[in-house]
Amino acid sequence: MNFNAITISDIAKALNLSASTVSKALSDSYEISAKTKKLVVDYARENNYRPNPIAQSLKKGKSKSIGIVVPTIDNQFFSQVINGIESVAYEEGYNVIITQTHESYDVELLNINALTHRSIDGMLLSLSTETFNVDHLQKLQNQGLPIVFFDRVSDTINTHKVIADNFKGGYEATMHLIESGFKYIAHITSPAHTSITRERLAGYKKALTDKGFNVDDNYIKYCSHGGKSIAETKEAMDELLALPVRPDAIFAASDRITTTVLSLLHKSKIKIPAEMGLVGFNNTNLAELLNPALTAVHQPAFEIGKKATEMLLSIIKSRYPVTEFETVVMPTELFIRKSSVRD
Amino acid sequence: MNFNAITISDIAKALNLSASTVSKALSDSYEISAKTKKLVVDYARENNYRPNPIAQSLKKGKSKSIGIVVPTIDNQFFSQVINGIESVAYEEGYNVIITQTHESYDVELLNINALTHRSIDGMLLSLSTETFNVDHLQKLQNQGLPIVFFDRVSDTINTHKVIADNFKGGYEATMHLIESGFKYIAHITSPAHTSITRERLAGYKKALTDKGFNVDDNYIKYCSHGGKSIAETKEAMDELLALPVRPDAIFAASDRITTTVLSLLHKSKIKIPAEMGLVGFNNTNLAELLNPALTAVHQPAFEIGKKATEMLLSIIKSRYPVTEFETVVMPTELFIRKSSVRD
DNA sequence: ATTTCCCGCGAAAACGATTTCGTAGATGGG
DNA sequence: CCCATCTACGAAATCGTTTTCGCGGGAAAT
Repeated sequence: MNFNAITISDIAKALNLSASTVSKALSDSYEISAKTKKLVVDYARENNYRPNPIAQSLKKGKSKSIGIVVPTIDNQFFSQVINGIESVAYEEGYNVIITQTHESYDVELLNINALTHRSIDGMLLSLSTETFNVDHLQKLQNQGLPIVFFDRVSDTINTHKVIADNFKGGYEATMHLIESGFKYIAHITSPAHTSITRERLAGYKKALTDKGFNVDDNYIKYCSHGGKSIAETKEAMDELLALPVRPDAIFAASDRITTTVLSLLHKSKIKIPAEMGLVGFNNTNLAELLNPALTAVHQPAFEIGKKATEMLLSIIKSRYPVTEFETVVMPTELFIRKSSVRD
Repeated sequence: MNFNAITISDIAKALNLSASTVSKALSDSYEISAKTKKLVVDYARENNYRPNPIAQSLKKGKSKSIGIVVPTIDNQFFSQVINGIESVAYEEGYNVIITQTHESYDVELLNINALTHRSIDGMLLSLSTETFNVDHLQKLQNQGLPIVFFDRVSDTINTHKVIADNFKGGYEATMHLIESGFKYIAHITSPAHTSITRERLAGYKKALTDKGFNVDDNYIKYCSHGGKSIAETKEAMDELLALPVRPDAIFAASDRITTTVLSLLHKSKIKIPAEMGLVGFNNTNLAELLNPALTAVHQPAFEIGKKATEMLLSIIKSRYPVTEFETVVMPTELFIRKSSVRD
């Protein structure tokens, strides 16, 4: 608990004042004389007084903590997002409670439930791939819990959202593959219902049609858990490789899918980019060092976390109910490296 | 704050009981009759009652949260450790507050201070590379704050500690390089005063002497911030490459140093392992996919986090002061890949 | 029939801070 | 000189829970 524990009433006793006077003096109330204020403030400083945050929370009905719900933190994208979240939250005196869904709807429910019962002032979340239904979140929002989505957002809930420019990312990645001379470009992605999938897929399709290519659904594969298991990615790959006309490039739509695809290609001894071009949505800082160096759409993960937190705090601190919401789209950046460029 | 807010006195009013009776009924006190208990418990369940954790904290003097201090979370080793910490903490109803020092002693002080004032029940930490003095931590421990160290531990503070078998890791890594035919094996590591550096260095030296090699201090380079900046690693590399007899292999002592070294070797067009063998302490799951595949000493990061948390909770939950402390050493594993094996 | 005992429950204090309201004493105006 | 008005502070309630203590009433003991 609070070590260095000196309380308001300790100060009151020491100075022969009442607790209320001390409290008011510390909050610079107009009711207290300058002399008394100085007395109290000086004593408090000398004795390293810090208000007990738990007592304050109880009284004020604010916990000064925000809940985070992400699929997993052991992933460069999300750990960078969390880094951004923390940078803002800590600065503002909030602490964060991080929970992981591991892409499970049930776990997501449990976590959200646990968070609300742990007295949070607001929630930041990125939906799990299994989540279709967001009624529970809608209910929480209706009850007044500030919520901000990032990355995998909900369409139906009206609140602030922060996402990368997934459409543009998908478009540029695909366009780049086409311009590098690849003809049969496959796409491996997360479940069709998630926001990031739809947007990246739309970018992929637009690039193809813009260049006069057909969109062939056989070249689009979905991993129902966003590549959480290697098996689902392997199945997608196997199907692609068994196609009558084998793809000569793959656009992988997420961190984990990308690295798993790379790994599977290694295992199959398929040469990259000679036999198969590869572009991924990926935030690893090791992209340059991979074999081959990986062409990747990079998301401004830190900034996404930062922005989402700023928006959440703005709702939390707002005196009147917030009804005007905004969706911030942050630019992605395509880093072109060897995996997509034939010599 | 707590949404679904129904309180004990709401229940009391609804059932025509007193708050104390309800509280006791819910905690299954012997003072309450079975009939009343059932009445209360049923009503509570039906109305989805959850005790307000903040009120409980205030009353019980326990916050049910633990503080974490790590250099950074944007690092596979630490994010895996945190994953392990969370897996235990969440299970036991604790939430964790994560802070990052970014290898700065001053920030570490600030974070520790903030954490103690935020009412934590215990602290898990891995020291920053800048930290020589741990008086502040000793003071906190003396005041009764349970502390458990992991990874970078303090020698002077007597408490539970969880570390990887750094000596063995260093020994095996070096031994492997020797047995692969490398003759001039350099070591790039963190500052000499940190526990991990000393232990890994000792393993390195022991392997050399066991095989009849001389230990040459010119081949040992320290990065004063553990490789946080590329510059310090580059400086170490440059010095090594300028040596009269250039090393033909490098044993890098940490996650970040390892990947930076790999990157620098790429930039210098030095062939691995032909011109330079490389082994790192590294927890990335991409090791296999790097160019070349990276030989690495892998630490059981998740288990380290798990074990450290279990130990911390055992102190927190102990009724009497704990005076017998233990240092748990977890096995490392050497994964041999291309970067250290000449064809 | 009286005393003793225990069961089952309620009243109240406590955790530490905030906030509303009341009031003693100083000040000012008429 | 008296009443109104401030000024500066204290008492007490409050947030939601836990815990100590006390007590009414019924059962058992004498």
